[in-house]
Amino acid sequence: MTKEKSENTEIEILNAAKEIFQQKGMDGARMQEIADKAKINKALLHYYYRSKQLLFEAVFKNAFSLLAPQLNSVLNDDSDLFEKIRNFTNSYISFVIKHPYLPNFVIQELNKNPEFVLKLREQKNFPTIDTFKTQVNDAIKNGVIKPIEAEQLFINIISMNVFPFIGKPLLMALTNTDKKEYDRIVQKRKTEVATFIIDAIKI
Amino acid sequence: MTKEKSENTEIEILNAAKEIFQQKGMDGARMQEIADKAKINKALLHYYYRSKQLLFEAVFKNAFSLLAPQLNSVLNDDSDLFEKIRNFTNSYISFVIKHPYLPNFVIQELNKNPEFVLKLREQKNFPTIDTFKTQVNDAIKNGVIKPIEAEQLFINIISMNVFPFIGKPLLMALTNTDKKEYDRIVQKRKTEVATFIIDAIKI
DNA sequence: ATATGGTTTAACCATTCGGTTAACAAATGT
DNA sequence: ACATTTGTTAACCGAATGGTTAAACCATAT
Repeated sequence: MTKEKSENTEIEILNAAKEIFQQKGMDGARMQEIADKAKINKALLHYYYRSKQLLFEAVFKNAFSLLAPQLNSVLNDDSDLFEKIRNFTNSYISFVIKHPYLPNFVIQELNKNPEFVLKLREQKNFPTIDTFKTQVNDAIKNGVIKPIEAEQLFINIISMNVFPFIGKPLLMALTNTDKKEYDRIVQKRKTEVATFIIDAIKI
Repeated sequence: MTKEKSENTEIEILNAAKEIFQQKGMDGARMQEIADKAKINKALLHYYYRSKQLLFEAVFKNAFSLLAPQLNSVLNDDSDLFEKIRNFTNSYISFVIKHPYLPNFVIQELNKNPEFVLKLREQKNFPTIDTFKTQVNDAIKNGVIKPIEAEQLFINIISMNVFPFIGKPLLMALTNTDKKEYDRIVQKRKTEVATFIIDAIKI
């Protein structure tokens, strides 16, 4: 069947491209290397995705579409605030362990190319902070947590969950830990980070 | 004077290289672009720094030597723990505003090339966590703060201070803020982050 | 003034890289 | 059976890139 075969190669190209782009970035990636990893001729890359740029964008959008639901689980899920923080830290860390290069890739390319954000905004599931903001302000009004801007709290949550992966080599060196020990620390963070945050804001 | 002239160009090359490398990374940087920015012939780059790789390493070590004292101020300064946290968040954020690309550059290249850490470790002022660890454990023993691993606390401090800069484009999009508003939020963090951390750990 | 040393440049080189072409292969429709 | 469309490849191309060379420049020492 033509369709199956062509769909297969198309997906295999995307998978190969994903690996290479996420490890080496747009500039460091080579079309030949992607072709090799996908076990096809280089010209096929251009047959399916006209240019390196378009192939990259396909990978990037795909990566972000995996990340978005994770972020949405903090922003637009309607569970209790503390519970939500606990769920997020736990599930996000599990997520990144499964996709180690992904958040760094997204953030890095977004830094090199801030106008990419515009393209992401168009996507349906792009997370917005509004629900979270209301929830935080309600919790403050009800005397459940200390006054804090929702944006600041959000940044704190994301920072403590995302940075340990992005800064892994640096943090390993600074804390003087090997891989095994660092992984143990990260695993422990699945619960510790939530506790830390809740302790910081609860009255 | 010969020496002055040659030292001048050598430094101007380093400055030009710093800008280009920090904005575009090792792979994205072009020797010609660096030469243009330094207003010299491309061959001069090779005259002073034999190869792109060596020029890059010079820039990288230089960048890290600026960053290290900042980190040391959390790790190896002997002021009171809470005071130290307050000083660090305040001074680190000021530092990054002066060198916006620097931390991202260091972290990014370290990710692409984790064995670079070995070269950094050799440098004299490379920060270690030992003093900080003792201080945290003492504070726990004295009932000043809740039990927490020094490494976890350290990672939290660094994360909340570093990530808002590294993740800026993403965080701006997620919190739906423009440059002006985001800068205001970051400025506010100079004091807010310390308060947040201290609230999380104090008894 | 002239030789000497480091400094700077224009021109050049080999290789790499993204992309194209033209021909071939395989599937599909009639 | 045969024509048409779709998928795949080897070979090729031009531009860009890191690096080299040989000559010119210029300050200083003799």
